[in-house]
Amino acid sequence: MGVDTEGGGAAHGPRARITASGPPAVVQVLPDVPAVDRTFSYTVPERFAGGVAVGTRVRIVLHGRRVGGWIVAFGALPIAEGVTLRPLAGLSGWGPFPDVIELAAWGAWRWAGRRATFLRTASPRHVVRSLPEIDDAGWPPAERGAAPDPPEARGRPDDAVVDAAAGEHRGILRIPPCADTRPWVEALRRHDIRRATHNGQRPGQLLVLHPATDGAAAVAAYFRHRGVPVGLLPQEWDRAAAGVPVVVGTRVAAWASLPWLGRVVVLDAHDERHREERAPTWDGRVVAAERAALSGVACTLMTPCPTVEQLAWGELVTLPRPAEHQGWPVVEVVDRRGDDPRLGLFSERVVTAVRAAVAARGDPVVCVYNRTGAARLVACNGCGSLARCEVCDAPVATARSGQEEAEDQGRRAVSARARGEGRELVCPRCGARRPPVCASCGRRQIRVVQPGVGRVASALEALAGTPVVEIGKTSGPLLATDLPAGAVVVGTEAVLHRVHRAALVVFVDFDQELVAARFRAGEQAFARLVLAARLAGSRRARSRPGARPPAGVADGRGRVVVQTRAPDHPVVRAAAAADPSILAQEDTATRRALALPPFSALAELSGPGAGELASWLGDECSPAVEVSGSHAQGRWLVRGPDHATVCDALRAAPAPRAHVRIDVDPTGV
DNA sequence: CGGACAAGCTGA
DNA sequence: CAGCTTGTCCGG
Repeated sequence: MGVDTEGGGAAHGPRARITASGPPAVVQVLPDVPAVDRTFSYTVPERFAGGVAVGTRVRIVLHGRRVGGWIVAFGALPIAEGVTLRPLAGLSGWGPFPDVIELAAWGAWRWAGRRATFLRTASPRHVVRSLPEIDDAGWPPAERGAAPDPPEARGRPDDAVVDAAAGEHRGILRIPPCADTRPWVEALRRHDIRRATHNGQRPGQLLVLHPATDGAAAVAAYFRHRGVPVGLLPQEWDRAAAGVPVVVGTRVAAWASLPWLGRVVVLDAHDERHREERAPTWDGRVVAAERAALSGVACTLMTPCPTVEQLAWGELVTLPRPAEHQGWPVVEVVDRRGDDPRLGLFSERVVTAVRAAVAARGDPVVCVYNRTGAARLVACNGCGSLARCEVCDAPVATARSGQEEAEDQGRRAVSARARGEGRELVCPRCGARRPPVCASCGRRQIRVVQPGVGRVASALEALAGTPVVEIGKTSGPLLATDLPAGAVVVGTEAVLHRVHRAALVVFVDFDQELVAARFRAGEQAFARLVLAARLAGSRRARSRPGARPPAGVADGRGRVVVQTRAPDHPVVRAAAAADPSILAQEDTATRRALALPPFSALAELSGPGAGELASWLGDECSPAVEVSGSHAQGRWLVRGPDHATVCDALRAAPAPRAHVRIDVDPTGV
């Protein structure tokens, strides 16, 4: 076929183009209609001959209507008799490069979705008729020689650690929460440039993913200030496609079209915002790793707290222990097992700390309180320990019948029930049941601990002697600078995303974070501690009075206080010791024992057609996959030994009559 | 997805 | 049996 690559090297050309042997007479087009997940042949009119390539966005007439589409291949496929090919109706502009088209097909398999959904994400937001000019060094001529005036680098990366991380094909660089990651990304880029120059090659493009839009913009700004041409996705799709040396964006950037990819770096790789919530529930981290592997380049994850799945995927590179420890604030654990629950929400230690911080009239005090009202923690009346599951160590709840639920709805709960006496304990995670006996001291007096809802703000106001600002997900954007000195702020974990620095972060009831039945609850709780750590700043910054932290990094005068009845929980121990391995080891063991990811692969089915699909999988794919129907009403969980098995089974299944939502790698299980 | 066409329901 | 709704099929 008359296809060749133009520019670039043999392996990475800007895209397939047509050679002298002529344009294709027929092309395969995938319509931009997700429901129609198949290609159709179209002839190429003479006037379009120069503009067709694999990936080009086109207009076609399909079934009597004009729709968009992508050229996904050249040449004709056998077609049914009597069908005459229609010509392409129009050429719209540049679309995803051929390797991204293949990646979209892989994604459709991996997340049981449709190719068109991924190709939409991979396509430019607006029509791109031509790409900007870029010279051999990756510079748009207009920006060539733009005076780089890089701000002073802070927290200079450790060369040995950079080299170790850069050398891993699948690397996980564990970097403490208060470190500015951007100099580390730059150090990796410099490493790659040195190596390419040494080998007489052109350095590849660096693709950087950040979980949040503002974070991605900050990374782009960092490189721009250093005079490095950047493409910020999705707006600067064309610059990325033209070959600028650094391409930055949120998870959608994982689908960027890049002529010469050199390395992928995923920042805050633990952050669940890398995952798309709507089905198909694709994950930028997984796409990044896959395309790096396909291109034969390295993928580096950077995070303070690698997930169990990530640790199973790649090689962990850590800072020397003292350096990592220095990158955390002081995390103080307040053991509330000995406190009478009637004492209130705040321990004496927290009261003292809040009053001191307010009196200092500096950065705000942030109190995190999760109003997960449905959660019912159970603690021992004797020793105060939180009751945990003997099998999987999750905090357990008291068993309750449907009738009791109904009674509670009618507000006729009896005091004996509130005390939880004599009731069996049931694990919300693995379903194990046991009698209500304290595992620590053997006493039979078990009590339900459920702190007052909505009391936090007023209680806090009373003890701090100052007005308290309540922050929810709905109230407008808030910066630390908008708050008066010595302000006190209370809210759910959303508050951690909204305030940027704090003198003190208090987790009023950290057990609310730990109790969740989801198997990722520990990692999620730890991620919240990481956010809190960033507001407080590192202890290193604290130890150097007068030293200014880099922009966006708190000055390290803060501390994090965690109130808990489970001070021995691995999440709490890991944070207090600034050592994420403590949690990772425990979580890995639990996941292995329960055959949870990464020791299996899961998919959750819901929606009207879910039952039909679930029963087909149960009938036809057992025992390769196991389908549990009673997961919850209208929800089925599919489990297999690995993704290949689960995804193959989902692909083989006939499309159910009614709609099904397929949530591969569900987070709510 | 959404147009085409077939099969089913209603009312005079 | 026209006129309309509902369901199933299929696209080059």
